[in-house]
Amino acid sequence: MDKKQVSTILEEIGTLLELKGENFFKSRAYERGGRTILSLSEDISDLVESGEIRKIEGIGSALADKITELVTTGKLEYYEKLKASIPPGLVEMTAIPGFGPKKIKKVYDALDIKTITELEKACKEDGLKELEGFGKTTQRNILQGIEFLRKHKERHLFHHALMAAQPLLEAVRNHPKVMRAELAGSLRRKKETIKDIDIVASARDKDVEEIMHFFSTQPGVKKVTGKGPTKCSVVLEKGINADLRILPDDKFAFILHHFTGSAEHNTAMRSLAKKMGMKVSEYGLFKNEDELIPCKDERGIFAALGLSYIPPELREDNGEIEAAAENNIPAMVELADIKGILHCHSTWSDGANTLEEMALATQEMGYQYFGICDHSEIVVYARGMTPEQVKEQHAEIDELNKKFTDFKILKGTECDIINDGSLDYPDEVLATFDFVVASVHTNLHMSGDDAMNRIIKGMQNRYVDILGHPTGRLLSGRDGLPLDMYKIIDAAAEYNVVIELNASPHRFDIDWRYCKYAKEKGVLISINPDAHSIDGINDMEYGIGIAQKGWLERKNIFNALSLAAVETFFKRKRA
DNA sequence: GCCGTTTTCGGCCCGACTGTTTTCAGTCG
Repeated sequence: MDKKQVSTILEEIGTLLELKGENFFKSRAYERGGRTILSLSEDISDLVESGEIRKIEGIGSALADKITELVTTGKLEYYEKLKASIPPGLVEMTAIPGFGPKKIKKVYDALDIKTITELEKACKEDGLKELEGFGKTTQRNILQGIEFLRKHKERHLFHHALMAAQPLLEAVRNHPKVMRAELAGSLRRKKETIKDIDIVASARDKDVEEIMHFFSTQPGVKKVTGKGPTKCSVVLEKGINADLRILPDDKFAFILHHFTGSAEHNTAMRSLAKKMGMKVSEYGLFKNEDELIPCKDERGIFAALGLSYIPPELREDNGEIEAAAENNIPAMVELADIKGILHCHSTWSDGANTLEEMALATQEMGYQYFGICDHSEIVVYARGMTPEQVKEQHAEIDELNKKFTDFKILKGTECDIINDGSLDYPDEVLATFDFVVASVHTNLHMSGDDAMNRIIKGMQNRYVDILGHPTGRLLSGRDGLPLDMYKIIDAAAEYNVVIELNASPHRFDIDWRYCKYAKEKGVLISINPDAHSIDGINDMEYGIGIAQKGWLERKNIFNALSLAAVETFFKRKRA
């Protein structure tokens, strides 16, 4: 059992305990433990075996025993019993906004309501009114919450949210009475999916109302859902909620930090402040109860707490506070570090632009090389290429390359790893390419073991240079293969395979949560746009954001290497 | 359940909002 699974179970135990009405701090200890496990860089089995697991902050003897049982046996009796004692519908109810564990427990205990459907029926029949603390409004809110949940269960893709947010931010920023304005929330942290848009701004008190009105009448605003002295909430036509918060400029750093989050990062920051005899909130950093420590920007807040600056991408309570305390925040990779573009498609398979158009566009953007990777034969729906077509394409590439100086098209393929782990082209065809990206597009509902064997066998082929979008997931609604990514990374290290970070906002695969581990194992990550058109090459920027979230530096990125260096890698790999 | 240069017991992050109440519990970010 890997870190991710252990972590998920611990967090679920936390939720279940809350629903049981257990001590809040006990349930929080499990939730915290789950997050801690996920953020560890060491191998979980090693930690269990050596007993080091007990020395980790937040893991005491009870959690250590349970983690040990999970890792060594793959099961946990305590969890199984706990889960069996609580109807699964109650866990689902925790997603209803405004309806938390205490209320869920009350409704379950008093009325034996076990599912969202039963809850909905009871509210419609005014059946909760005799319970203490439940009135007409609460019932109406629950019904609205259920409706909201059904409509909005999907989060928004990063690029969709960003495109909706940018004009709003620009408008607010350009308002003459706005002093400073920034994006906050998960968008600023560059998370792969976004729940709502947060914008924070500063202005004089007397101008706030005017700015709020300006914000709520922007094009694209469909409905105003809330307006208070510091906050205005709207729903955009695309169905995304957007909040604007405004405070005086001396509070700007504090609201920006607070509303950037994450919630977990903020909790850890407040905990640290408290240990140092201070207090931090969206209204300021205070010592001696209520003495404000002025901070003109976020850097000042971190500095006052003895921390170096933590970029928003890292604020996930994933070790960033400890690193900042030791002045160890890495210099993350930037778009300017990238030397070449690998894994793109052309009209030879399912791309929209010709090979020449794609290559010229890449050259114009200032890159040294362009690796074309059209689909292999089995992906029929994407017009996968026959070996005969591959030969023709290679002839075209040879002709085009004669025209370039200081730029080269590399002959690549996105070759499918089929069900049994073999590749879609035989070795003698693979040998004709400069490099091979191997990935999965079919049969993504395999069991864990079969999926693992498929990918690892694929990586063992000496012609495979890069494992493309490892799980095959789509963020808008397909889970992809259930892989133990830690083991995949171990295998990549063993077989000297680069792992792709697919920069398409529909994929972002490998997930950023595993990048730190890859970094430690010395596995290089290639940030690839998987572009199906010239415009798709710009997805690189999104991929860079995800790489930053994964703590990756230039030296961890394969395509930050020069043309000569990547060609040497490819040649040595197959020799 | 975790943890300890105030503590091995008694704390554990902060503030706003809401709905239900006459002072507060529950929820959220």
